Amino acid sequence: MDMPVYTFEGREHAQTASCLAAKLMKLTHLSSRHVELLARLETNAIGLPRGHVLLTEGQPANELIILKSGWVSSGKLLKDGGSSIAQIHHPGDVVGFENIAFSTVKNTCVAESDLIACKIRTSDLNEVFSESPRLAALITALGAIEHAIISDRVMISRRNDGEMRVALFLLQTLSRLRLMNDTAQNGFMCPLRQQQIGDATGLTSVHVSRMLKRLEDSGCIRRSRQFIEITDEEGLSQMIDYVDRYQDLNLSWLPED
Amino acid sequence: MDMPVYTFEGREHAQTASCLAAKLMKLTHLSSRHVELLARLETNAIGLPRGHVLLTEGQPANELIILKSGWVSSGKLLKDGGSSIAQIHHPGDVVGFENIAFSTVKNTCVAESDLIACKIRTSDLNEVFSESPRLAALITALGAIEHAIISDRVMISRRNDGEMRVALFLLQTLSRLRLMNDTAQNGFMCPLRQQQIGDATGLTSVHVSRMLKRLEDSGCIRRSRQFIEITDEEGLSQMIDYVDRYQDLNLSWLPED
DNA sequence: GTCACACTTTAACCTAGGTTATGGCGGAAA
DNA sequence: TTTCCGCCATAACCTAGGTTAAAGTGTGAC
Repeated sequence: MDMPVYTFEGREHAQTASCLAAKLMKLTHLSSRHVELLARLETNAIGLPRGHVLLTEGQPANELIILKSGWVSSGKLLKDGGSSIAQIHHPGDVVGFENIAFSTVKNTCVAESDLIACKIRTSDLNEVFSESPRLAALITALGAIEHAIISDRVMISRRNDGEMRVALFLLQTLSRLRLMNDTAQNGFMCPLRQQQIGDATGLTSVHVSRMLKRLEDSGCIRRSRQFIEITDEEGLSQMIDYVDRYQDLNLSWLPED
Repeated sequence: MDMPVYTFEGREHAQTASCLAAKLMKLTHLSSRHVELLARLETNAIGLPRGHVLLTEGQPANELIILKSGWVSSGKLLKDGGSSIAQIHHPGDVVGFENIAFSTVKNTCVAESDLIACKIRTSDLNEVFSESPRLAALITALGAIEHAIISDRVMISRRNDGEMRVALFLLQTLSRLRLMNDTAQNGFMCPLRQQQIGDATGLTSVHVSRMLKRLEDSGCIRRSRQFIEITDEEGLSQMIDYVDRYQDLNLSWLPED
């Protein structure tokens, strides 16, 4: 059977039956039984347009979304009309995973580009946990990676200035996209507006514009249309002491099954 | 066999054999087999003085620490000599849990008070995951709760001012302490200096001092020595739209075993 | 082509919070 | 009791980044 091929922003990539399995297999070895367990989760992929709201804060939390292509923001709408983004999701991510412990959705999740996704019910995870300690531990580890990434962001947003926050945003995005698309990339199509980058970094769109220009003038990045190329990754990384969390994994303790 | 009794800051509380089990049992039902599985993790409790470094960033990550009493900060030492705290741990927390996916420690963890803790090896978790899908899922859910809490903090640090950040810090701390100590409290002994509160909120100690005074002047809190009493929890909560994450849990999907 | 609209850039101005510094206070040690 | 030292309070000053607004730019519809 041929693998289906989806298109996103002009970039094509074949999908395995399970996009989540594909991601987890970048982290460690999985048996075909594992892959099959995960594949059961991903049926009924649907396409959704940019702007579509996948999860709304306060709604009953009984579903997760496995993102197959496109970008999703997860955050809050503020009373003043603005919004704040806690996290950006990329292909292979489980959108809404942070809700598994709760009865209502914690963050409103919005499609920031056209995308393809699969909805699953939280209770479907039950089966995965019951049947495979290895997958259970791996999913927990994935949560730990997310935790480390968000924790890096918390700390950079402190004593560091806007230029550094934007730099971290760019480097973290690059790391995450590389995980699933290992053709050596030094840039990416960014469907986000500067407003959204601001929501995700805690800056105004005006200041994001200033900072991107500064990074461009100093030769760290180059921009054309929506494509952002990181031209001095080394320099950017040193500026903020960046560590790619995906490059220092150790999952050797995971149980076999 | 009598339960051991530990003292912290003049407040005594009996511990079950496993402090982690005690915490998890606040969230959902556990069988005696579950409790026993967890209790195996917690042997050899040791006491450590304020200032002791439990985990150092960059070291090999092969151990976790179950905190039985006291407070621990988890964060980074900055080049300029300052530091930034990602998270404060309280009794029942698993310090260093975010490292389970990594080969080296991500955050330096420091005792912010005298404390009692148990060190365990990451690989000991292996057994828990293998033997109980329910505990595996529950530990994952615990990670999700932590994720939601840190994510709240990310977002409050954005468009919100210092007063609100300090308010969130106080309310989150109160919620966490209440979970393990359900005698109705409206305050707590805070072993942290204003410097540390600043490191944890992204403010300077000077500004923390200003904000605490402002909160006190407006009747939201009262202070005497290290004790902080939240006198207008309702008002504070409304100010920042605070939601106690521990009050909206739904773990009904957890597998039985 | 040209119109419209949504996004970005740039500039002028202002305020929250950082910086530095100095004085006060309270607990531990001698 | 006094001394010391770590912590807290308060004030004066300054800059990063927010706000507002107005002028570019690019793209898609007609």
